[in-house]
Amino acid sequence: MSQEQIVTRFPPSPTGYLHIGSTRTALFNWLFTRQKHGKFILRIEDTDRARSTDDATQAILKSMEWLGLDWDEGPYFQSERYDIYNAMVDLLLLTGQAYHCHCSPDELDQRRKDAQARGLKPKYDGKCRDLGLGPALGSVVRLKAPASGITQFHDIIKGPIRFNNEELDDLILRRSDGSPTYHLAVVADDINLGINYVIRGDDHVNNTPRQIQIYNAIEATVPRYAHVPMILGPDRARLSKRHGAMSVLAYRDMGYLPNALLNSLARLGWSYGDQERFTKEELIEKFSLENVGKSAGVFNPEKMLDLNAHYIRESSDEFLADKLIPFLEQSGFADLDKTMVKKTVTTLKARSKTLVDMAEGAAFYFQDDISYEQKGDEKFLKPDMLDLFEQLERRIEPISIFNQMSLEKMFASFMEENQIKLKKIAQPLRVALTGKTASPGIFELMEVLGKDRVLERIQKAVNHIRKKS
RNA sequence: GUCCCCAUCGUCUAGCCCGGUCCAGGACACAGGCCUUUCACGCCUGUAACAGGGGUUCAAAUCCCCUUGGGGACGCCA
Repeated sequence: MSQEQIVTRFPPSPTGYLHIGSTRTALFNWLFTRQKHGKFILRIEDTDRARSTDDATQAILKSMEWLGLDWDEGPYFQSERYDIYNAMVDLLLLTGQAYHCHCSPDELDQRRKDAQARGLKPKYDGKCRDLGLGPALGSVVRLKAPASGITQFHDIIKGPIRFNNEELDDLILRRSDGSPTYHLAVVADDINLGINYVIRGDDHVNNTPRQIQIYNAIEATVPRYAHVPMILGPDRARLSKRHGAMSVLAYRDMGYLPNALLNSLARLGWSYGDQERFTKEELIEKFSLENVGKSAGVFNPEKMLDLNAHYIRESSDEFLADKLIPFLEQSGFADLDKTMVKKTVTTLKARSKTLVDMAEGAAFYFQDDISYEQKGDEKFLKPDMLDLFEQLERRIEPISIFNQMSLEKMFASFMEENQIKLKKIAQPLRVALTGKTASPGIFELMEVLGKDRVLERIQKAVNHIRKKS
């Protein structure tokens, strides 16, 4: 049997960066489409020329690319498709489904305020609806919407939703400057591109009946709708810039892995039993609009951080080294040897929640001259360590195979001879080698650092202690 | 204000459609413990929720109604 191919779209407007909310909408569209082997279209809604920027467009494309949300068609730019919109408005005008309205913005504003003051819905009162006016300077084109009856649809996520047509008014289709409005452009494009599933944010529920009225006016097939719940800030208010770093690219810069973001976003509003972690392939396989919840949710950054830490631990050293290098370079380290970076990754994986963490944790490996944390310096680099450090130098000197195993062996006899526990020497040595009191295991770190640097740093600590006392 | 949508631990959620197996399960966070050369990882344990009120029923987190609370929309923005 031949089934209609599913066609979806993601239509961001380039008036700002791609944030968590729109990204999740894009993700849901993408997952749904990939699962159904459909076609996913990217469309840039830039009809608001004043607020749209090329930078924003680039940031959106870059974000999608970083997340691996690829599209099959587009990007289409609405600013380049005015012919399509004009044709539809003209058709509507021709068939008497639309009319010219001469009311000025000031008048409308005033009447809206009056209506609201009287406790009425601030909608257009239909003044020009039956006047049979022609086009004029400053006039707009409005849809002649049904004055009574109901407009309803079955939302895949929310179920049946209905509106009384009395609640809706004659929305503007074409502005006085000739440009199409959002509603008209969306419907014209969705029809033109063959979109049959519209998956978008909850905030569009109220727009849906208006758009359905346009579909009805030109007798086009209405798509299936799925309205996904909004994402709220911690204060339960709509997500906005004031809630912190919302740009997807900002998360990239904070050292998050794309999968952590994707997984985290997928689980906000959607669930699959008790499962928390999903690979991209699993998401495609298991995602379903039916399992998307109905209520708005608060984005939980801590959970995403945990997920990120998890993905870091699970990733290969090779993969992480590639990802880490740019962060190290940003910290000022140049000419990095990837083999060396990979070794440091091995020791840092379990203790890094982000790539930024990891770069910070790795710094001591690459610095030519480390500095001591004050606390560690005071507590551990004391005169009573001088003898032990010097003994260590003498014992390290002759080691030819400088690795964890040989070091552990050497330390065992060293501790026995001096009648001390590892504890006694480990922390001071850690400060001497890394400058810090927290670091990877002492033996693994020594191996990665290499014999020369270890000796050099112990000597530096010895000199430092002498100078202090 | 009017209309639309929603309501389980602090947060994300399972369970709700098809009432009993739920004195409500998982995850993050938090607290305690174990492991341990530090920090982590890992493992174990704990704190913590069916918004309120009415119905229906032998039985309601699950069905119905109301209230309250939250969100959204009401633009020549998208």
